Amino acid sequence: MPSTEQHHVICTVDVVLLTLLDGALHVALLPRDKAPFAGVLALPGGYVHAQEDANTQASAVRVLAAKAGLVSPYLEQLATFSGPQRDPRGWSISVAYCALVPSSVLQQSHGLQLLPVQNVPALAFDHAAILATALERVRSKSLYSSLPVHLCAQPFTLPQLQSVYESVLGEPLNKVSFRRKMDELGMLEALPGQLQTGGAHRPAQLYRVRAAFRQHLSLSARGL
Amino acid sequence: MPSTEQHHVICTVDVVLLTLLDGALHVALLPRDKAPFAGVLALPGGYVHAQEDANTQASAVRVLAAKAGLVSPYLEQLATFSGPQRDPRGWSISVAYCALVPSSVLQQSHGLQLLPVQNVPALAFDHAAILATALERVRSKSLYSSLPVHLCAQPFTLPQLQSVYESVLGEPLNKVSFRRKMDELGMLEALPGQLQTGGAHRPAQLYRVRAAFRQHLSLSARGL
DNA sequence: TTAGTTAGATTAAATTTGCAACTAACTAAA
DNA sequence: TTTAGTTAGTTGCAAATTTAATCTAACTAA
Repeated sequence: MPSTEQHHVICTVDVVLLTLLDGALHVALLPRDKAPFAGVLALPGGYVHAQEDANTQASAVRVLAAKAGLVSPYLEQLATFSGPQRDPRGWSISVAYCALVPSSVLQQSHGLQLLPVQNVPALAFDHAAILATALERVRSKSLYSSLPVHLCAQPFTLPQLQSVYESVLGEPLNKVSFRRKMDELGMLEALPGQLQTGGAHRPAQLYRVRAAFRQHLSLSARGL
Repeated sequence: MPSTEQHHVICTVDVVLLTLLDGALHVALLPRDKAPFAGVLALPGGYVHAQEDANTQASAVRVLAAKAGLVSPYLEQLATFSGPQRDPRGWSISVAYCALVPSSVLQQSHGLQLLPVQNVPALAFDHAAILATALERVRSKSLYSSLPVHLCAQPFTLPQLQSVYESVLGEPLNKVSFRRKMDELGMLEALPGQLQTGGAHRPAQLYRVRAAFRQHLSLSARGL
């Protein structure tokens, strides 16, 4: 138990930055600019800076700003990955975070590559496993929570939001049930008089997420 | 981004070891034997040993064996806590794990103190926050998964298992619904001819968890 | 033998869900 | 100006699911 057995542990954060593009989940990746894995695609990530970061969440916020040029409204801790093999530089820990953003906040100016999650090439480190964990978590949470609203640019219509849920879950949802559930979640606020016009059909009511629900999720007791 | 900003980060694991005693959740705590927080109750925890541990899960297994003298059949990563303040020795990371065991596997020989989670005194470090996170997670998962079976010594009867669920959730459950859900989870196996006798009433069928469900959880689509 | 107790199954009522059909409100083309 | 086409949003009802109440089974203790 003496602290002499501690030895050096490399501490990093990695962020799985997800967005919806053309009805499919995409993950933001960056080619690494130096060894190890120079040139290989990786999740945006970096060292924990003990001097400046208040915690690893702050590290993730800093990394997102520096490498993706954005502040994600939704950023959730995912899980921690560790071991002697995942980083060739030595025994390492990576605290992984998951960020969901509407595609509108992603400027492509940072060299980010947005790839559909179905078709991602080999990644650096154990980032393929981190991505798989994030996708499982996002899909699982989408079954019974308001999580997918964070993929939707506000304001949005209910048909738009339903389409986002359907893209994440990969299956069609019942319109009446979906509207009932969104109502029960009590998370949305109709914008009086604001309708989405332009289509060759009846205009749709526009909604936004109530302030109280911007940070934390709303859960449904019975799913969907 | 140079690695010179990494500096030293203290890497530890802490385990929230929970069991059910007299129908109430109890957490296993140990008085710390040295500074910081010498004499103060804390979760069983310790440094990550980069030389010997395959990952932080292995660190948690090692810590549980050394400090509680047990191997927990169920051990799940909870979340990672970090920052400059939580440990007075410096900027630290603790990967927290949650272990659920039937009270039968806890020998009191290791100086462990089992305290009801409702009535826990001040703890060392940020262990109160870690415990709160564990309780929230356990209760939340118990709403729609088989998690509480790990608190039940095998074999057990359905009324015993229902009572465990009710203790964790803090509310009574419908008998028919509970049995239907347990059936749907497909996780239990009746032991042919083995009944729990002795009470002044009809004997109850004994069950055990199927081998395939010992490690991972079984989830119910609609809760309970 | 009888009363008391809990296990487990059966039945029926209440609630929730999903489908289909309906009306509403727009655009575009005739 | 009218008509056809399209999607938004609601309504009604049937099907499925969940909960409550009741009933039978099987034991112990008096």
